[in-house]
Amino acid sequence: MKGPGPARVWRASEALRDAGLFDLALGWLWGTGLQLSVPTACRAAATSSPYLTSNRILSSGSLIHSDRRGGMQPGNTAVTSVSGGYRGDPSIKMVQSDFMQGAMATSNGGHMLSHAHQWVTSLPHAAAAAAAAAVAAAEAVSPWSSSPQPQDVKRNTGREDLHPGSALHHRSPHLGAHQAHPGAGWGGAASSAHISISEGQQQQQQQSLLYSQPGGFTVNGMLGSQGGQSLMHPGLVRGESPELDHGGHHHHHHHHSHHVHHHPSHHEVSHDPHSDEDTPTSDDLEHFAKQFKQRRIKLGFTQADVGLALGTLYGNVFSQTTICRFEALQLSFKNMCKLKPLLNKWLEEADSTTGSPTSIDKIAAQGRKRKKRTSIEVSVKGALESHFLKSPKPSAQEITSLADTLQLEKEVVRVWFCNRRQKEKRMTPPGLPHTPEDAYSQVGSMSADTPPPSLDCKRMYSDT
DNA sequence: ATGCATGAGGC
DNA sequence: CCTCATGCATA
Repeated sequence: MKGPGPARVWRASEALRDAGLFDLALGWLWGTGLQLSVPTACRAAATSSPYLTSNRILSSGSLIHSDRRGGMQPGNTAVTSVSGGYRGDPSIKMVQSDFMQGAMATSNGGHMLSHAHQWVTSLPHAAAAAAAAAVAAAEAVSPWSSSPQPQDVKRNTGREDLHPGSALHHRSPHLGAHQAHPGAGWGGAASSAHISISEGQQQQQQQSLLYSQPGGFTVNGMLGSQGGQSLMHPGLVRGESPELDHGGHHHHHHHHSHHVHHHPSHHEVSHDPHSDEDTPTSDDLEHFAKQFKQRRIKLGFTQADVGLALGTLYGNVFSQTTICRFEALQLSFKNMCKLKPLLNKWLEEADSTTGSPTSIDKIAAQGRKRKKRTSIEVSVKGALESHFLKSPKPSAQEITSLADTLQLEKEVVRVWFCNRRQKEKRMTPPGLPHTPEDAYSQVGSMSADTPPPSLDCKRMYSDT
């Protein structure tokens, strides 16, 4: 709900999770319901099967296993098993996780995983065939910073719009193309805690997203077994609240529903929030995401199914990861805006088609060797985290030295920082009440208070 | 659900 | 080398 305003302030501050404890806790979630509810299970299986199967088969020939590892040195902090040479990076050292310094070894050091070293090869993909059209998406403005100052937002004016070729019925979603300002952004990115360093640049670029032609796909491919459409349409609801103002006050609020209209200065177009047009506010997105998830579950689809279906509908396939992140609002504001129309469309299709069989066709095959995921020790993560707080953007040199200290590849360290920054940028709402127990304890301390840390994260129930 | 990774697009 | 969008692999 969008109560009085202040309620949400998402900030990034979750060093804790990184710390490691958090992860473990999660297991619970996915472990439980992971995607299979009875009805769902079948479908899910079907979906994935082909993929794997083919993958395996094809790969047999081209598989490259490289097990030649350079050598492992005792005492490494990360476990990586890869083989040599991926891409341009020469510096690969693969470490085994034999044992570590011993410091923390006691606690968890014992186990370590075994590493399977090898890169995966897959097949050449052809997928996405259609996806040909590339459209430059809009530009980005920095959403989060919705704060106090209107940073210069460069507004784009001339972006091209992409309209997917209307897949079937209605029209195209535009991303929120002409959106006005990021003002609506999620919380201030600035997180709190860490220093203020100079960070000043945030550049953003536009990425291109392409939605392309859908030409002739038929409508979706999933069957909805039970139609459970008890929810309202995603579009109906919304309320918007201008959102966070932390202390500040930014001028601009968009939406107005009645009353006068806005100046040209901000060209905000507000029609229906729900429709695919116009730029949604973060509240819209939050709400939509929830609705989406509920319906998706009700219909019995997994996140992966949805991702595939989007491919069928629009020619853009997405992974389970992306759908998951969307639902959890872990994507950037811009990215959320981009995906919303697609997901919205899927929802419409899904429930309208309730019951239609047809299944997906998915051909995906992507092949690329991927370096095996490096597993960074908890303690090392802690060290990285610590450095991150000091300087989120270490210089190459710092990275090198840090890498050396931690005995990690430089590239790994670099990437870690990139990912860390990304995470900081938009993370999922931070203060979730982790302990449900205390969730309700807010009494009116202040007059109109609002539960501070409230915010999503309540997905209990069966579901992925 | 998320950690680490890849890549495109920019400076 | 960064940011951003994404995803494989994993916990």
